[in-house]
Amino acid sequence: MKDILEKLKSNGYKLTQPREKVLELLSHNHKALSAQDIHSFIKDVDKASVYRTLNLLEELGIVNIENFNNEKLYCLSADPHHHIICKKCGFSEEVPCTYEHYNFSNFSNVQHQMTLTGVCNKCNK
Amino acid sequence: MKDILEKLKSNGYKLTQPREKVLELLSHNHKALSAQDIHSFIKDVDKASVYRTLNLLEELGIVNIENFNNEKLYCLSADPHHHIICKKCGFSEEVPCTYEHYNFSNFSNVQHQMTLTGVCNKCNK
DNA sequence: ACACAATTGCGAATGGTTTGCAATAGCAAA
DNA sequence: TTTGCTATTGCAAACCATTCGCAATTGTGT
Repeated sequence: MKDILEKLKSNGYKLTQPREKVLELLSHNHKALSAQDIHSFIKDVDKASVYRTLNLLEELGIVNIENFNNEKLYCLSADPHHHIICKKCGFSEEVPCTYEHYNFSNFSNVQHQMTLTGVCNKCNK
Repeated sequence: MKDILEKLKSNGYKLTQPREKVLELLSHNHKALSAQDIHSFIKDVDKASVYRTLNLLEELGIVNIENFNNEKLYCLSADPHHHIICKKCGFSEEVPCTYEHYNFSNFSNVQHQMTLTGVCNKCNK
């Protein structure tokens, strides 16, 4: 957390309340959240600011994005992992990243992003 | 192609011109296309119909979706594969799916979807 | 405490996707 | 082949997430 704030500062960005609140929320939350989720948790931060903050955090590599149903979900980028989300109830769980590097002869700077969905045991009954 | 049309029919759906045109385009095209790409290729099919068709094809498992920059890209689901897309010029290439099954103890019916991006050699100069 | 630039909040604009509905087209049965 | 029923289409309007422009505010270094 402190190191993240430092990272912002060292890149010339200010430590503002909206940024701290978004980071605070993400660090206390174990599942990936959409911009709207985040805004609904901290309503005193304007949604435009939430979006701007998330875009900035992504550029700096502080958050990772996962796509679920064409919705961007954000989470702090700690250990590389993915989330598996239950299609019925939305329950989610972290899954370690088992991605293995393929030999991308024609590409460099390869980044990947994965969406995993399923039906959780609870919903399966 | 014929088998796809059969699949539509056997599920009680009609073989309409919009559906045939969308399938025709997808089968002649080697990269994943967005709904808008598709509509721009076949302008005589209304965009609402393109979206409806794609949603139906997805439900039936006839097309796969890949997310790129929060844009849904569609391609026929043949051999499982992903696309890697150059962030600078949009060039794309197929990559075989090397996804390995993880033991999802709490989930069933797991599906995955991956987005790969990079910079192609051409753009790297 | 001051001053300047970065950042915010607000509201309006944007752009992709969906929806409601009347007109049309596909399909099965006669 | 013609008829009739229903699914499907095209169109326009609605929706909803995200972005933008700009004046007001906040953070930071001096």
